Amino acid sequence: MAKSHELREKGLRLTPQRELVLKAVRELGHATPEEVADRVRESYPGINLSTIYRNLETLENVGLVQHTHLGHGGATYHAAEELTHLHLVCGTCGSVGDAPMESAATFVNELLDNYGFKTDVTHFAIYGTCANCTPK
Amino acid sequence: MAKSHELREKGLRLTPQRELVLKAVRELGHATPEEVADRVRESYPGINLSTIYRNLETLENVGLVQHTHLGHGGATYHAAEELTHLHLVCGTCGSVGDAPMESAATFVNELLDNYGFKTDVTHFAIYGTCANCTPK
DNA sequence: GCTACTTCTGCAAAGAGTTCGCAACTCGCT
DNA sequence: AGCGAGTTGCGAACTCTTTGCAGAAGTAGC
Repeated sequence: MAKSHELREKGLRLTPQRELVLKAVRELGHATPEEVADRVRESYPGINLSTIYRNLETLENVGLVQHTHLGHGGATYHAAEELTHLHLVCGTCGSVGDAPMESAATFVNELLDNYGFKTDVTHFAIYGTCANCTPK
Repeated sequence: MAKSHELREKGLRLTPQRELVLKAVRELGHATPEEVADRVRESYPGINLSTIYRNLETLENVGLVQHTHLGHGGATYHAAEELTHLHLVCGTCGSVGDAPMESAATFVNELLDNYGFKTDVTHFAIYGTCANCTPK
């Protein structure tokens, strides 16, 4: 078989729902469960929300996706391979921007040196006001 | 009157519930609505959760408290005057540590220079693993 | 100190988002 | 093809938060 199913390699079954959830997360970059559901429904209308939640959880367990807290209350999911950037959430317009991890390198090192705290900068959003919303 | 009620100065009525909510937030440092409720109930057992929520919202509107997203889903409230530090949330043990804002100064400046993004570091937690949970 | 006005509280119900139990289904091994 | 385990769908349950309303309490004026 040419396709070495990454899902199967993780010990998971290869169901259309599962594949679509993973695909949706990858395509969307970052998305709430609800957004993932909408995307999946485009090609698989009957999918149930519970299935989305369960698959996100499962995929997270095997390390293919990860969740972050971007906004108010809801978790946001990412494909694991995209976790190379920070999330800049604008409190005014709600947009989510990206910045490379290196921006935070010195910050992370400082926290590690001074507090022994190993920061995972990608897990939470950086909150503030984006360029567009900042009055010049 | 010696007591220049800060609440009244903001145009709010001075109710025992309101005062206790504010006091609880100040004493707790950072607390979820539920924790605030528990604290308030120590001296005012009958207080209703809605009242907590409404007061937190009201106090936030007048700038006496502020909320942050520390963990999974729930908002966490702070007294405004305590917003001088970052929150280091440990993903392993769940503890919340503090670090002075200055730690993030260069980071903040970099984001501002490169992306025009004005960071409010206090609003979201910094996620990672604390010294205690890091295997030596 | 009393009255009237307005805000605030308590209660209960409504909502949003997420999780759980269970029966039916289907994926993958043999 | 047949079997067993992992998955899905569905509905109900749950948690957290918000809302409407009536009664209670705080504040200002008299």
